[in-house]
Amino acid sequence: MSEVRPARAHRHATASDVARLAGVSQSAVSRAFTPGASIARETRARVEDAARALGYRPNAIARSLTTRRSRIIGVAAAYLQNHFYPDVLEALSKGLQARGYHLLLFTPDAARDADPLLQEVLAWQVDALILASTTLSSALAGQCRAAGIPVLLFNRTSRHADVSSVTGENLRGGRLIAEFLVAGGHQRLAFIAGIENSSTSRDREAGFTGWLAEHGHAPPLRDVGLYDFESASAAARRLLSRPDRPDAIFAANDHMATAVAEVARHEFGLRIPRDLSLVGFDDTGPARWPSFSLTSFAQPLRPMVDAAVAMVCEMIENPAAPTRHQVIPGELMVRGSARMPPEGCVSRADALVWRPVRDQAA
Amino acid sequence: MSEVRPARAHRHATASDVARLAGVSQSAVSRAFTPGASIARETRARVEDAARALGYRPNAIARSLTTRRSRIIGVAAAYLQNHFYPDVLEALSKGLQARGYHLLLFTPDAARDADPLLQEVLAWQVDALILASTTLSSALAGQCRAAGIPVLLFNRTSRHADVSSVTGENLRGGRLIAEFLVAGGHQRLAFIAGIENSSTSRDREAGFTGWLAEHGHAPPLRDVGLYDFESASAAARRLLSRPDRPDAIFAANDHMATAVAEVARHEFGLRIPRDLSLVGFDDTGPARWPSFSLTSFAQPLRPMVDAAVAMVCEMIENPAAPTRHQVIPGELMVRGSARMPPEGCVSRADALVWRPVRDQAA
DNA sequence: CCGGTTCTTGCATGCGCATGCAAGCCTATC
DNA sequence: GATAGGCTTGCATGCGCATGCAAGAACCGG
Repeated sequence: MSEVRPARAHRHATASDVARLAGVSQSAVSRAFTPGASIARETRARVEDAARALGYRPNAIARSLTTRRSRIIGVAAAYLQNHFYPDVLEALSKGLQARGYHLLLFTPDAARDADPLLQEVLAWQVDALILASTTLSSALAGQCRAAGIPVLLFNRTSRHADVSSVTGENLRGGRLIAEFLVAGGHQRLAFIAGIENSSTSRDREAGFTGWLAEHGHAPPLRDVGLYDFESASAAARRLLSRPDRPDAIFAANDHMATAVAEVARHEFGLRIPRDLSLVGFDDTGPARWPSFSLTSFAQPLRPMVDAAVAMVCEMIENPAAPTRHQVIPGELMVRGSARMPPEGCVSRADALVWRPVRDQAA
Repeated sequence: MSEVRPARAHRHATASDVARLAGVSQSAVSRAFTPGASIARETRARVEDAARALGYRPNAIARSLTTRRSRIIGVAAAYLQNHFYPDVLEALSKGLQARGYHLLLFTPDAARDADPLLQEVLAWQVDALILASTTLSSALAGQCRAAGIPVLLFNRTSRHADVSSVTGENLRGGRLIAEFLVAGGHQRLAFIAGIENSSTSRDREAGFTGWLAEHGHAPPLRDVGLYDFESASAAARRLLSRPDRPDAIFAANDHMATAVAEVARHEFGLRIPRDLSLVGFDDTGPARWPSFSLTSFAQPLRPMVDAAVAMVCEMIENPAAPTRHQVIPGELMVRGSARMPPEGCVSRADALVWRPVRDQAA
């Protein structure tokens, strides 16, 4: 009477199984599945037949162990409520999938420290790490460097360590928005920051306030929205309740800008842009819908992601390469949420963009 | 003269390195990092010191090779433009991270077949597969079953193979919306479908038209929005251009419903709900914002994700368990986008829900 | 027909870790 | 003080695959 074995231990066929069936060595099987390996056409065919018969598929884990390349890239993405990041994630995933990489996703808590999570990811011998919405502690950056793991910051930079990055034109965008709003005749500007220690928010603010200061304008009002819808709504409420209510708000991203629009319209009965001009940053998602029609400095998704994919692949090829900070140029997309300056609007493709008059020649 | 080695091959410390430094065997190191293993307190401390000194971290790939458990779960998610899915992804990720699993993300092209991608994921010996917005070909379902890999469909069911699933109350939701709209006195109903062969859209439509038919009402108009913003906009344009323009539209999800709202308001100058009632499905994202204030049948994210996490873990523990189809109850969240019936609204927590009058007693 | 190439192939080994097994040690018990 | 039992530990092995090496096969030109 034969013992009953649970069917669950249905072991996957291995290269040796295939080799036995095909009457070749295990090495031959390995070579049959390694592009560019030296193997006779006929042998490969025999192996492929046997593999098909057994439903064999090379075990990626075992392969990674010997090749020391996992073809896995760790990706951290938080703030998925902000439409920008799902779009980034999808584009990144597709771009890297096309190059044979897979993404190990992890979602750090905005509040908590991302380090422990990142540690786990490092245990996976990832070929690289992309941080799409988290800053890297300098400790971790050091570990990655020591371990030779390329790290790319997406839409962030780090002042702690010199880590490569891809960003939009945060500084220039901030400056341009200041100039745009002033040119539109606004008197009382306000800025709603994202998370204080994020380089993105800092740079956008620095550009904004920097331009204003350089041109003799009063510093803008300021509140903090933490990149979060509810917090940004609260910030908007505070700003709009002031006796010296601002006539223009620049929110550090579109996600917060839509929150401001909702509060301004539905809680304060303001009309946009008649009573309040609103400018965002990212040019993505609902902000483009007619209901919001948000004027926003674009971070062009495709070029940014393409650059990120290229950089990551390059860093994997050549880990010794120096760090690079790539800045992807964007433009101020003019829509209906902010009063338009008398001049400077240029139509471009199917959109309207704004440039300072002095640059029109270009 | 010693040969110069490129520093890049900075090999990670291995368990043997740690063992040597700590003066123990490699097994001891392994046990020190295996919870529950038999190891003396003092030995563990020595190992931990040595590990710290060398920056050692167990290699997850090697570990998976021997344990035959990768603690990786493959997740397919497409349609990330639909706010529901990023939210799902984030919640799933957090829930599974908390249980020690990591997500290998892949984003099938909506258009193309997901099979080749899924094949790659299988090569990773994933412990399970969650399909959040893709249907599984029956071929692949068979392969997974043969390989003993649990599969869970999230917000989908499959008619081909019996694969476990977690869904909302698509059928009941569709019925309830029909009843709600009829109770609200609407005369010409319309339905905008998602992707035709998605169970989600089919079930919602079946509930909707089923209730109407059972109660002697004319079948609704119908168009297809493919779960896509642009396509849904086009569908809305076609429906709203008809001489017998519908006075109520049920869009198969909120993402499409917002598209309808945009078109109705900004292209047709209609007011919602005075000229047109609009109902969606999901109760998520921008649909909740005041600008849309969408009446929508809720798919409660948290319970759905919790159920999915629990089911996946259970399936991993016990692969022989029978397939289950878990349906998470939801409610019709009443907001401002649809004319309200004279009775049936019940306030519940901080929201308004609708139930047929006959159920009020419950 | 032979030496030399170019291709293929199998052998052996190792990637880094987990684990069954048996040996060693320590404590408790009588 | 002897024995049984429980804890720890190291040894040896294997997970599934890739790859350097050398042997063998096929082929070429002279």
